[in-house]
Amino acid sequence: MACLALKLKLDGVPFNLDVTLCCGQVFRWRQLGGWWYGVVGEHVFKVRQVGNEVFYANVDESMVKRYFSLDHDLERIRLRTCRDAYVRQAFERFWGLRLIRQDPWECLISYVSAAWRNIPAINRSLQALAQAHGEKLSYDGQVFYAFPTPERLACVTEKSLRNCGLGYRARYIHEIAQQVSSGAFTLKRLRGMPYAQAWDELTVLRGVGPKVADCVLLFAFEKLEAFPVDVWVARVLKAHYARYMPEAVAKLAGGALSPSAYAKIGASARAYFGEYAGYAQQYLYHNERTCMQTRK
DNA sequence: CGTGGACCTGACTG
DNA sequence: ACAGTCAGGTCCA
Repeated sequence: MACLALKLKLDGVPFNLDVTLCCGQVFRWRQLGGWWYGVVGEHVFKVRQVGNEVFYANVDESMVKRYFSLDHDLERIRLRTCRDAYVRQAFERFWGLRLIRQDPWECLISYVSAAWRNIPAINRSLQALAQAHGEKLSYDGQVFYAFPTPERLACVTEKSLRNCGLGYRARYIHEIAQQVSSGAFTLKRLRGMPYAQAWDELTVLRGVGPKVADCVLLFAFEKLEAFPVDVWVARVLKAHYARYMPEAVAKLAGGALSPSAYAKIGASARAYFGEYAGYAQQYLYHNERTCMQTRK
């Protein structure tokens, strides 16, 4: 049953739970009665932050620290990454945003399902997918669903995936589930690979292009140099970074990015923002999205 | 290598 | 209301 909440004192470690969970890197957390509830693997837990203290329940402290990457030296990351006023302003505005260490399988399927859709639609279909095929879990009088395993998604019909609102991505997800559950593709293997090699491996999967691969490497495999370029980030680069990486940004002029143009932008972003380029990406992404929302 | 369609579907817009 | 547009891109010819 619901156990008592425990307390973690941040003790000067910068962290902003709300921003970390709202910034769009992770999809299935929800807010209920002042707590954030999430399912990680087969495990439901809740967490909330009050000032310099993080309260958590149904999970141990090491898991909280690991999941929210409290071991990342955010101060160092800021110093190495903030090379101009624009990104510096984003870091100030959302200071404490941390990249979450997500489950690779859930992360992979989430971002395959995210291609060419808006966020509310993504949330909806991931919820539907979990509800239809994930293990039912109860906690605090609420019902949650674990993310469906590769084995399960490999067995169900493609049509039942389509019924979750996944559209044409259902086919990719089904196919990937089969490859992973059969052992033809091993996610774990990517852990020890350098970024570029892991990127090559991931993009072999159908439905996984340059951008999805970067998301998975950044959000689940801790390749902090991964720099996913989606429409929002492309907009930021075009508007604010043309003078820092002119050749790469010129490639953004047209519509869709070719693979080589994408690679060029990624390389330029890494050259400019450095080894933690992925952190810059996430702060800039969130900054751009919230700017657009408040402007309306 | 680079380019241009097509693509499921739901949310948002006017 | 309701048709048009747009979405955390990718695949394929």
